[in-house]
Amino acid sequence: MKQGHFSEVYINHKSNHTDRAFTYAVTEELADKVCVGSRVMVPFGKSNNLVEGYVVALKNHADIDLRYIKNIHALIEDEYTLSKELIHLARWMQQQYLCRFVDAIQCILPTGSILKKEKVYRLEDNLNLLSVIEKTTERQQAILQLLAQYGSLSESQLQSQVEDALKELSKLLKHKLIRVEELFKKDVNTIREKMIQLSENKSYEEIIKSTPKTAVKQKSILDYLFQKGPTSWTVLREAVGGSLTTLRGLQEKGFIEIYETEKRREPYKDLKVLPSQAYKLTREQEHAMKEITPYLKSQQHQTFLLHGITGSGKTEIYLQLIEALIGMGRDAILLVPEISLTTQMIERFRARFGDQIAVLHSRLSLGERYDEWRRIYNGEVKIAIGARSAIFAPFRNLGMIIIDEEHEHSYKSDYSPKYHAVEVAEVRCRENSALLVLGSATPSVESYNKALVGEYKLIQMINRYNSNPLPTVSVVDMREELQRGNKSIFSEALYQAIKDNLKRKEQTILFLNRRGYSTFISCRKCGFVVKCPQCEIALTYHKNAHHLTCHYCGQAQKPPTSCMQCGSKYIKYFGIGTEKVEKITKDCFPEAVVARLDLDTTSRKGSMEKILKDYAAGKIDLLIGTQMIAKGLDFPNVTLVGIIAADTSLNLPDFRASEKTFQLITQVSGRAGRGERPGRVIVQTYEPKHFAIQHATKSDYKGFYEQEIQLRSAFLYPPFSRLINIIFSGAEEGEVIKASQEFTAILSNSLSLEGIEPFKRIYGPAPAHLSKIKQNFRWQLIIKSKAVDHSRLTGIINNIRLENKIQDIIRRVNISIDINPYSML
DNA sequence: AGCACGCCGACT
DNA sequence: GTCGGCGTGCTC
Ligand SMILES: [Zn+2]
Ligand SMILES: [Zn+2]
Repeated sequence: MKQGHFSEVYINHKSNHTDRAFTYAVTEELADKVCVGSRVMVPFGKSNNLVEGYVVALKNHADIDLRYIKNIHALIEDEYTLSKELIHLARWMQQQYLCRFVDAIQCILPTGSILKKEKVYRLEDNLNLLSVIEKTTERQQAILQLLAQYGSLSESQLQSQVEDALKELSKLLKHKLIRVEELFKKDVNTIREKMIQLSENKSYEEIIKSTPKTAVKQKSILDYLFQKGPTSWTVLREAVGGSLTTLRGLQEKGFIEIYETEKRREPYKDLKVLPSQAYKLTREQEHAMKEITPYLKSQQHQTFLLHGITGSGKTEIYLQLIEALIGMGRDAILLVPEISLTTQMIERFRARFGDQIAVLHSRLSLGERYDEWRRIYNGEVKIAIGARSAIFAPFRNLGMIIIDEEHEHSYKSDYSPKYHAVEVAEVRCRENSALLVLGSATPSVESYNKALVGEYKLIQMINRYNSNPLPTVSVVDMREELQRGNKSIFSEALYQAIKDNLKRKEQTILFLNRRGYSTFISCRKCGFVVKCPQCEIALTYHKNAHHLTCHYCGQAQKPPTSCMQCGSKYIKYFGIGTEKVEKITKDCFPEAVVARLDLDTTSRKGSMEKILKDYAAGKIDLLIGTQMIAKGLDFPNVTLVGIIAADTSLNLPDFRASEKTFQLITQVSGRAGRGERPGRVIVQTYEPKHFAIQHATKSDYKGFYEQEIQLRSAFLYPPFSRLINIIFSGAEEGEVIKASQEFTAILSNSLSLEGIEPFKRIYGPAPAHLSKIKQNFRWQLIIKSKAVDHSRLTGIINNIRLENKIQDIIRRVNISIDINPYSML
């Protein structure tokens, strides 16, 4: 094989067939510019159309015949080169999560920065519209008319105006009536801003002297610029007025200079904070710092599990660790589990670190995300704060990743690639010799296990930093309440506690993890349950909207007045959601001001902030909410938390059900007694003896862990096995079933060939827990394997997925593979 | 993904 | 005969 410069390039095509590296030659003039991570334009396919590609390796020989090798056409220079580290990360994701390389790249690059092809059409030169009118159809004439009118139009613009535009366009092209041009565009762009400053060649006095006394506007502009220095046109116009003509006049006289700069969009610009200093640490906090800082200095990779109860002061540790880190010239990423929690984190970090912080999460606009990404890339900031996607922040000198509330399921991506931020963090930290700090009051069983076996370093903090006592927790057995004839949603104890709390003018939080009014409605006579026509799930009744709503597809319909099956008029509403809790609470405690915080009351922008603000100001006595109120809320006057039903998630057929329940109770309990006065928590349940509930009420994580790990061990669930969850979905149930069965058959066969023990370790295929969503039937296959077999197993699954044999069967069936799923549902 | 090639049925 | 439908296969 001949020597020379060659590169391995992945093409930006979302197809399994092109998910591999292609060899391209690097020409002399590009040789010293192209590197691993370069974004390039390459010719691809028979047409040699240009496509964006990513260089993943460079080498000086080619493995295939030179005849087949094309040159890299160009380097995308105005864009950003990915670091070698991020390229490696993408390849790791491709292997680990069985996704395409470009899917991983799409996680890593800011959305909208990948070049898209756009076809722009215009009339062929010297075309006489009248002369062709006889040879063309009505639709074709419409296209020609539009092109004549606008000069040029993009394919998408034409498609929206003319039916079957694609077909007609290709005919017009063939007859040489129009021509086409291909452009490459990003969805997102930089904002340019006009800046004005006084000329540097002339003194201010000189300028003023030669300005006529009557030119008041000119004088005030010059005066403003003299005082404030370079100013953007937007600000200047706002401040002193004037027109562009005035400005041009001044420019021509050589008094001012006009130039353009790039303007960065600034999310959270209005969040103003007062600077703060490092707090004095408690002994526990100091101990934690002492454990971690040596590793900071020696620059070796290590993961820490910071297990500290709510209010033990984990955030202050994050702050001081990062302070030490950026003192050494390295950068940090801090993840929070929910976008809504970024605001308070940013406040605390800005107070300490000023503008060295960038924010990354999916609720920023495309432009904001792009600009924040580039501030990180260009080294303008040292810290990135955000939700899951911030894990890909393109720092070049990453020294630490902190993941707060490490156990939260939101760190697992819902869509492909279904990556877990903690897993990605592990890989990034290892490659960067960086520290990974996982913080949690209720660690995931897997993480705690890793800490116990020494893979992570465990750091415990068991006291609150302000040494306020933990809230007292009591459990109420709702079966006993029922026996005593209390059918209300409030147990005697909770009712009394709310009453007392209202009297004392202290605030209360009521928690129920279910929104809506009634969970389902059903016929008394025949038992018929009203289900969503598109999904295999009962509809929830929302009283306010007077609708039955599907929480999976959003479909809403009027509640029926008679049974749809037998016509009976006796329809009963079952189950309680937050809306109903609100109604009952208002009825029971008419003197109280009650508010509700769930998806339904916070759909409008700013409504959540308003409710929380009113609650903080004491305008609300009683706040009812779902998951949303479980995290991050810090209101000192809340002294009572009532958990309406602690067992909603306890009996789901899932290995993580107990863990979730324990975490939720602990988290919600943590909202009580954060101020001076002691807090109280009342947990209502039908299973008061369940160990998750028992240990949660005693704030005994260790006790919970020890019992749970026994179960995980006995039933071979993580951390004692690795799970893979494969969902087959499609509109035709028969095809879905066939695909899942075929897949399973091939898999079992391969497993025995490979000598991987499938004994009792393949579950299904069977209908998924949600067997139909949005008209799509869902079947599921769960594979449990030994950790040592895991990578071989994913390899086998990947082969089956790509095999031609299965392609024929699954043409219309979607296969979604979840490696290390958070749950089995 | 995006394109060319090739094989069929309906049309000048 | 030929135009144009889509199923099939390949891309350094
Ligand atoms: Zn009925
Ligand atoms: Zn539905």
